[in-house]
Amino acid sequence: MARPVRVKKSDPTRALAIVDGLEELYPEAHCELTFESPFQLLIATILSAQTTDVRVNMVTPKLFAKYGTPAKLAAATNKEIEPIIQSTGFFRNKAKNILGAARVLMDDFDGVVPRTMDELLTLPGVARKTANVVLGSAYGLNEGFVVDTHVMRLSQRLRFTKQLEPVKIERDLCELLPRDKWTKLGHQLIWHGRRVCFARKPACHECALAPHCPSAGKV
DNA sequence: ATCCCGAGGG
DNA sequence: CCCTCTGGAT
Repeated sequence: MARPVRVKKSDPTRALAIVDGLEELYPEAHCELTFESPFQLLIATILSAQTTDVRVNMVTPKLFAKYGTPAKLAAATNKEIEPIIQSTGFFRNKAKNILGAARVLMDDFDGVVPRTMDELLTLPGVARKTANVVLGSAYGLNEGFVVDTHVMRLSQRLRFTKQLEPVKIERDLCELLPRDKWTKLGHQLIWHGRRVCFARKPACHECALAPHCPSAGKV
C-alpha cells in the first residue's frame, strides 16, 4: 500500500522571504578563505575542518609559497607540511589528506582540480561539503549546497529542514531553494551564522530574519 | 566547557 | 548512528 499523503514541505513562500532578506543583509557574501586557484581553494577547504577560516588564512600563505601547485605539494613530505599547518588542528590527518589529494590530482586528473562531484569525492579528505565549496566558489557551479556547521544550524532553526544528517539537509535545501542561488545562499547563511545566529546565544533581538523564523526567541 | 565553512572509519 | 583526530578562541 502506498503511503497516501505527503507531508507538506517547508513553506516555500516563507523560504523565499528569507532568501530576499539574506540578499538585503549580505549582498556581498562570499568565500572568506584566501586562494589564487581552484587547487588552493581545495587545499584551504580541507584545512578548514573544525577551525576558523581566519586560522586557515594564517597558514596558507606560507604553505602556498612553497607548495602552491599540485605538482609541488605532491612531492612534499608529511614532515615538511605538518609544522606549517599545525595550528589548524587535526594536522596529521590534514597533512596526509592534502598530500594524498595532490597525488591523486597528479595521478588521475593531470594536475587539474576536477569539476564534478563524483570526481572530487575520489580525493582523500574531500566529502560533499568540501566538494561543494570548490564547485561553487572556484568554478561558479551550483551543483549542490554547502552544508557546514552554520548552514546546518540555521537550516534547522529556520525550519528549512528537520533532518539532522548533512546529506539529507542538503537534499531538502536543494528542493526548497532556487538553484541559481545555492552558492550565494550558502555564503549568506554562513555570514549570518557568524554575525547574528550564533550557535550558543543567537541574537534574535537584532535579527532581521526573526519575523520569518520559527525559532526566534526560542533557542 | 563549547565552538569553529569535516572526514573517515567502526 | 557513533567515535576519533586536533588546536585555538571565547
